[in-house]
Amino acid sequence: MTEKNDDPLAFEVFNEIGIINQLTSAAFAAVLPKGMTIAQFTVLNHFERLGLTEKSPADLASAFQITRPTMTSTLSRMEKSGLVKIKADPKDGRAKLVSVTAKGKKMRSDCLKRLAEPMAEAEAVLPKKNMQKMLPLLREMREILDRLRD
Amino acid sequence: MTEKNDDPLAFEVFNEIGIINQLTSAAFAAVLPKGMTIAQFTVLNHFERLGLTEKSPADLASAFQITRPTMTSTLSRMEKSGLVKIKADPKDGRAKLVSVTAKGKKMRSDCLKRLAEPMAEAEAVLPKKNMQKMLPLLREMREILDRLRD
DNA sequence: TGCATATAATTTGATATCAAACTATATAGT
DNA sequence: ACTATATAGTTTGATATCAAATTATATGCA
Repeated sequence: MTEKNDDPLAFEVFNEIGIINQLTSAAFAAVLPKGMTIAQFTVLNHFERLGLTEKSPADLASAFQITRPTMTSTLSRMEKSGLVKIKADPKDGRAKLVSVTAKGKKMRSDCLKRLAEPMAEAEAVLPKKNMQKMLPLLREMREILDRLRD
Repeated sequence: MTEKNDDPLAFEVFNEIGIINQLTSAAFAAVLPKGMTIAQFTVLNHFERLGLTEKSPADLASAFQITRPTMTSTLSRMEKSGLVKIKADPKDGRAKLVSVTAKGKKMRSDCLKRLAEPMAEAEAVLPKKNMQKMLPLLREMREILDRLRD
């Protein structure tokens, strides 16, 4: 190894996580339909996974730990391409309500199909034992960091 | 839990990794000096950690697993703000050589000082045992994914 | 009622990132 | 030597992301 090893343990962990995130994001983004992005897929998937019908942009931003301006911008593009519908919240004059259109639902399932291949490839090469050991550790870590934000 | 759990194991793992990456990146970015970014700090840190003097943009891009256009753009900003020097490679007419200036070295150590606080906070709340278990698993995973790219 | 504060969404301006296309130089094969 | 291919760097145009500032609506408190 060429690297010095005097870094805090957490730094090394964050560093590995950053690189893995970059590699996987790039691989997944590459198979999405032209114009689609991971951020947009994530929104569509969120609705389906949780069986949601309507949600405010602020709630979505908070669910993904991104800022509201970021969500505004992503939702604008999704609305423009017909993946979601956005209406005013009748109960709160400041708020809006987002819902997924039929086109959005179809897009989500298209994406899932395309993601299956790189996902299977990853599953094939990554030792299952490692994944099983890692998942609970990552979950706990994520929950702790999450609470740190409040 | 409100989520369905029929996702592939690897998908869950990548999802957790993505969220952790977002949370930690945001926290670290927040303490950097005005105008500095994690990407730029990473470049400065790379030179110091490995004791490098000169390196080509392509090598740097490959070290961080980012594309060459991305590195071009980051290095341009760093050159403009005086953190690095960029010269033509005398041995290869296509290539360039990047080196860190005195200002860049000072910036790197400033950043390290500022990063110490959130890092210590993270170390304090994250169970050390978990980190120790996770690090080798993450390293192995990263290496496997890395090889998949070639 | 009215003002102060909080929250929702947006706008602006910045960086990081990518893919695709382009220019220039190097290398290899005939 | 020539041509084909590969590699280094850049440019262009797009999305995601953030912080800071702005606008509009809610809520709380006096």
